[in-house]
Amino acid sequence: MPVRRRSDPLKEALEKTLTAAVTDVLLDREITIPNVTLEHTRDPAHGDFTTNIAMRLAKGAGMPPRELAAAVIAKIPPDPAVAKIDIAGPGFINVYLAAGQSFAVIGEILETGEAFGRAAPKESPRILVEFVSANPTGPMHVGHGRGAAFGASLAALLSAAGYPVSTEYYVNDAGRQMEILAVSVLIRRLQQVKSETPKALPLAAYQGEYIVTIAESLDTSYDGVDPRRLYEGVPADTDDTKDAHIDAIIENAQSELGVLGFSSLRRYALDAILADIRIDLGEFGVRFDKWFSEESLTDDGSIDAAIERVREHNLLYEQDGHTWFRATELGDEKDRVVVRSNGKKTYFASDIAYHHNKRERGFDLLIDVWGADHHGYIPRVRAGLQAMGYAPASLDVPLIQFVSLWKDGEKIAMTTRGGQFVTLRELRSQVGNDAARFFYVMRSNDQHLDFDLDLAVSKSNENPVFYIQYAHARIAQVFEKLAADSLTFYRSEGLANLGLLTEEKEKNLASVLVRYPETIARAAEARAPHMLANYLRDVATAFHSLYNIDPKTYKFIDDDAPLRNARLALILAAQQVVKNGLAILGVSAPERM
RNA sequence: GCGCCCGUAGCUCAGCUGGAUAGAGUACUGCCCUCCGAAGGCAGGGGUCGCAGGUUCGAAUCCUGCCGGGCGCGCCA
Repeated sequence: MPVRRRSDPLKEALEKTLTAAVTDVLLDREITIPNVTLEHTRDPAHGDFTTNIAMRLAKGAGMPPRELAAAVIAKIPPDPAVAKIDIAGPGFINVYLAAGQSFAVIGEILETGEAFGRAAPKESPRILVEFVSANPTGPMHVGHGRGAAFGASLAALLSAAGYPVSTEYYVNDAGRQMEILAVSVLIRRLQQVKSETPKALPLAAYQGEYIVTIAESLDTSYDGVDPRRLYEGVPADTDDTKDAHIDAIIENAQSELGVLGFSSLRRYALDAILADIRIDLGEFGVRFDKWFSEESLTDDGSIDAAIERVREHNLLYEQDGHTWFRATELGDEKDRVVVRSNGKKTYFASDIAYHHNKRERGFDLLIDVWGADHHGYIPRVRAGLQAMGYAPASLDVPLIQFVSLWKDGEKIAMTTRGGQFVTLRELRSQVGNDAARFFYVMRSNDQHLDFDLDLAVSKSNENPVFYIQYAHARIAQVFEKLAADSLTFYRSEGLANLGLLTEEKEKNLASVLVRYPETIARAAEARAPHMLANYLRDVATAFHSLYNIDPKTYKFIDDDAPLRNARLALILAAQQVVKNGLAILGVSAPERM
């Protein structure tokens, strides 16, 4: 069991000291004094830690910020770990640590290893991240890929931040789309075995090649269907009547195959597509704790139970034969139908039941990762949760904006029309899993993503995945060279001599590494894996820059053993951080490239 | 019409929830291999942070109103 990272004891001690000093200065003022929190500076010229407390309290204290800061600093007892504390700019209090102190993080990284950056486990909130949840009517495409990469990275990030987290894929295996899928497969099958079958597929049917493949794998039990019976009394297939057209075919298919026969065909097609999705996502490094069937909600009475629960809260009414949910009472723009006059429940009814079910399973915070085109759906689902007595804040919905693929400086047209779209599988085979995972999350989720295929496969610093992985590999190569020179790295000697690290670029690298735990925490809170991606680039930059100091004056494998081990400790720590961060993003950390 | 997201360097984007001189990559210009990998590094030029008001010690960040772009507004799933 790896040692868990303890919080930074030096920083905490300094915060306590500062809080005491501020309290001391402002004792007679009638203002509440918050606990002082220190931040790592962005610019090393501003020292190691900084706080804006003097500016925030200046007004209440009736003192100019710089004067207040000076009074606070005067109250701080000397500390051997602190070189100096001064006032800068409009009133920042900057803390400069004593030489060597900023390298203390190296020992911690090497001791905790893979656990470095991981927060102590929290009990709550228990989080369920639901993502992808693409309709099982065809293969995953590049848009789904972004949701998959984002959701998987977010779940890993939340877990690293200490939260108990589960992942789930909601399988929309109920409703008319499954019936359309079934007849699409049936028609393809009949085309394969019966020449009199019409060659044109219904407009509303699924058109992709994968349907043909599934049809080919079908056993012969559906081959007895007479194509003429299938199309008997069916309205013409035009843009206006395509829905009626396919509905009539579905009805005919059901009477030809019987309820059970049709149902097993439907099941077969669904399973084939789901299996494909699982394999695809599995290869992409995306795994789910649970695949939740929408249909199961109908089967086990969950939908009726959820509707009853809403009814008990007096939020249902009947009108025009439909049963409506009073969503407007809870902030939605219009009321929503949950049960149609024909007795069928809407998709929304399933969703209310599903989210109720999630809460019943003990999850306190539900994170649904959705495509941005579904944003209008958020208020009603949230209203649904409220209607069942849950806080609206228990649902958090990060929206994933669209992806455009670029090649040779041009945007690749993507359309689902006619089943022609770029699949996730094609993308992965072109650029590899690592580049795909990284590129998908390197931009903020609410930013449209331009995915540059040429860049993703290029092996240069233009390519951020490559650049980061290369830093990891380069460090591995240093240690291979060390072994080739018949030398050994002695960690304890390295850690004992961190004071020998005097290069500006060494200090710079350490100051980036020390920010890793807070980067994890912040990125998790902001639901923003891209913050981690950007951070890792910073680590790589700091390392590559150090690496490129003129070897005449600077080498990792120095002849002087204490110095050599100190430097090796530093870069080994950097390698560990890169590895830990990449693992969260689902990207490999190769030893050589 | 209403709602959500976006608008920052020529291009693609960060900007840590209100802080210090707005940063990366790319492109452009010029440098650095007798070397642990130059698949890298260093330096330079390049900005009315869409526009106009407001809030305050302080605004790219918060509020209001405009202007652009994307998406969505079913008894579909």
